Amino acid sequence: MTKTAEAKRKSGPRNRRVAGMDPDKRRQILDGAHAVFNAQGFDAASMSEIAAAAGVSKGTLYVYFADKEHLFVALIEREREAQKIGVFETLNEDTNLAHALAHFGEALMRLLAGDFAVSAHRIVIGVAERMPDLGREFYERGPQQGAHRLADFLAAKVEQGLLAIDDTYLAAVQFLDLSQSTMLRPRLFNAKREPPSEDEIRRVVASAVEMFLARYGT
Amino acid sequence: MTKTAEAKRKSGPRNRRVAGMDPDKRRQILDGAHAVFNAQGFDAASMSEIAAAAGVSKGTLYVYFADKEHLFVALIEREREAQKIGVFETLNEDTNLAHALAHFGEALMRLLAGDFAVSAHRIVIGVAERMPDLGREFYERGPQQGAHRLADFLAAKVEQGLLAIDDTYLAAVQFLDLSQSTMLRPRLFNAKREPPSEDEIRRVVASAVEMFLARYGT
Amino acid sequence: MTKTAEAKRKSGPRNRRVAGMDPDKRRQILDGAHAVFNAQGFDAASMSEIAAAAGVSKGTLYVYFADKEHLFVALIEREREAQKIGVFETLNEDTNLAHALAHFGEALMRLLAGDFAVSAHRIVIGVAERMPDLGREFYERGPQQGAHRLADFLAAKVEQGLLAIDDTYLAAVQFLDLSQSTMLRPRLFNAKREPPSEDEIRRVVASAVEMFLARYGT
Amino acid sequence: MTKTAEAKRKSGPRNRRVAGMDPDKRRQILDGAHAVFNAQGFDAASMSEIAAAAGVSKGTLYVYFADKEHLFVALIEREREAQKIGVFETLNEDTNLAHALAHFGEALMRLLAGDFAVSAHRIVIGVAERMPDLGREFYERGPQQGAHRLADFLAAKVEQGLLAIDDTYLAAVQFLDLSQSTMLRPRLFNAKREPPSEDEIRRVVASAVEMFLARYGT
DNA sequence: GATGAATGAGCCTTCATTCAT
DNA sequence: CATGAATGAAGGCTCATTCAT
Repeated sequence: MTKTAEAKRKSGPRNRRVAGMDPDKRRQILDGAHAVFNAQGFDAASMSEIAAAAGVSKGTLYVYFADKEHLFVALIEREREAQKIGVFETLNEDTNLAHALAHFGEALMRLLAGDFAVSAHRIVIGVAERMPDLGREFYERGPQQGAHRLADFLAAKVEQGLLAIDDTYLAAVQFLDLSQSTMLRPRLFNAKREPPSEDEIRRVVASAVEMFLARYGT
Repeated sequence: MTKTAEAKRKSGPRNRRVAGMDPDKRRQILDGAHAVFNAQGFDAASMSEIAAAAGVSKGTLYVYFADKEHLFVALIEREREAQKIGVFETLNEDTNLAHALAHFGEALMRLLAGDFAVSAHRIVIGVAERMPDLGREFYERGPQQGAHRLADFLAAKVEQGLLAIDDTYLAAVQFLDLSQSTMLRPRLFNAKREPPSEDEIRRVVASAVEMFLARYGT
Repeated sequence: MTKTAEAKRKSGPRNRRVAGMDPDKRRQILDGAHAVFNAQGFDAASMSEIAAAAGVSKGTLYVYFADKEHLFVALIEREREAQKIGVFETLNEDTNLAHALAHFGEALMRLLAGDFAVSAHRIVIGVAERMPDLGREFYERGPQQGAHRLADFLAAKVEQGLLAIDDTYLAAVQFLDLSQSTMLRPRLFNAKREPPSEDEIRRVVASAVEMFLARYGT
Repeated sequence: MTKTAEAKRKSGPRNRRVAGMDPDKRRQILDGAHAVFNAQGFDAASMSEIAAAAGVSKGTLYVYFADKEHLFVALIEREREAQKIGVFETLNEDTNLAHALAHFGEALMRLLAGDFAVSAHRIVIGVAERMPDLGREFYERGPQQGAHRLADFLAAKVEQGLLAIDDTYLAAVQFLDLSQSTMLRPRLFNAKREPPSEDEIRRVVASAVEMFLARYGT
């Protein structure tokens, strides 16, 4: 167990080598893995359960994925891809800056406070100590990249004279943090079992926009 | 099935070993548990490792704690107690509101971004799915209570006419979230291995205070 | 491994837990369990020993049986089935009542005083306190049912005018108890290591028949 | 641990050697052991439970008894002594042979079908395989000796011309077996939780006497 | 002598992984 | 290729026994 996740992953494209890899079956396995990992966490999830949930044999799991960790990493990667779709588009759907930020913040919160994303975050955070590469990659390609994209948007608005921001990356993260205030943390700790209501999302994001513009608006 | 376990349980007081508990040994065990749990997470940590790290026998673990989960919960409780000490006092150390908020935010960040707190958060979040009570209690007695205490402080300032806030709890959480922007999340995902520098903390908290007062100051 | 695909398919969907159970391996495990349980008793028998005695891995035990208790119960059930075969048939093999009783009593004693049955009795009695259901079921399906079958036989003879019995169940048990006098008890306590000789069985059962007919004969 | 129970017992009067052995405390320990062993059986009983039940520390147990097995053997010996008291006296209390046998059989059954004796039998039978000496000694000093004493009584009656018996030992065991028919076996297997009623005892023993005299009476 | 905290061997059970079919 | 029976290495936990106080 001295090999890190990274080293293993780099050792070869193991799950691309075999000719007969059926993409449908791969998806099927990941679906089962998604259900079991989210419900149980990484350690408590058993390969047997995943095989059963996926409707394949345990042996087949190992045809498509080298081991439990590789299966998990592949799943996390798929989830990340699935989530980033379409949220940032809302930024440019509205010419009014306040409205654009509000719509974006609301869409993002709907996503991040949902069961799906919360489970994924919990799991990745939970294993981040033992699988630092997974944690880092998840963070960089997820939250960090999102912040950068928002920062780019803000920079454009600065350029247009609509905002006065010194550090656009910090400002982006500030907006993101404000947009989830009181909503995400209790979800992460499982202190709130239900996603926030639409009303709550609107209220919190509205307050975030107001605060953001009070500070950075021109 | 009337199994042995039942008969055994019937026989004796399981969590009433209060008699000869040596506080030093208890602390010693918790120290070992702290090291192993933080390094491995809840599931990956083994009682054998913990026993070795604590310098006691495996059996002794079970003299002091009923099982792995109780040991873990006791550890988390100790960490929480250890952390809440002295942070909120900084709020009243300065008559100048901006300075007070800044000092408080900085002290809090020094704590929350430290290895200690980050590990604790990671691990609790990681098991929150399977141990919802632990997650909820940790959240309520930790982050939520902290927010309430800050909200009370803000309410007092509102009363003094120094701030204009409608929802003081939301405002408190907003300030807390702003104070950690860009610093806590990468730590949680293990994307940043070192705690933020004093300079970074000062810079981010200063920006948080500025934003907060831009919105709620009178 | 001698098992063929055909052999596997023959086994049928007979088991509630796992589909593909190899009857040969199941028998193999039960044989190992028989040896170890009989030699050590329920508690002192370890699953490791049983696995070794059966020539399978410890894990395999749990593929075939949910836990130690289930394995033990399955073993006891098999022993019971194995024993009840063919003893009662001797009752109707002889038209002469005295001969029929004698042959039956001798056949039964050969069985009950054998190592096999004695071990089974010892172990069931030993766990009867903690596993009352097992003890009761063993008694009801074994000794009690045997007594009922003999009672039915006696009732038929009463009807034929060959016997005069008020309580046929009591009479049946009396005959069974007389047939084992001096032979079974020392075996149960392990005071006699060898099964009784054929001569001894004949002598004791003859005395039992004589006594029985002296009381109930017409 | 290669020494057998016998070897250990013979190795020396270990629990008589120490000057300060308090007989009261010894009795106290045996009382606790009685309660726990009878309720749980030999293996499931723990020394901690016994210590708690006896109101002494675990260490004290080992001052009075070398180990768990010695404690158990000492307990069984005490129980045996306690039980044999006064039952055989009933044999000579009545000049009428039928009455004498009936009173004796009833007194014996009251004893043997009681919770106390049934538990003791169960335990000894249960460990007889692993502790053959204990089983043998218990049998020889208990049931077998009882049979011999009854056989002596019967021999006297034969001499008086009141009975015609060839093998008095066999006859004695036959009477003992008849006296417990239908009553003892279900108790041993824990299929009957309550001791038999006085009526049942009288009825079964009466039938035993009748049968016995029908065969051996003159 | 009495205590009970500490020990460590050993138990039952689980599960990721392999391999013959 | 898919299968799933089989494996074996831990893991959590218990308990008879010891020993410093």
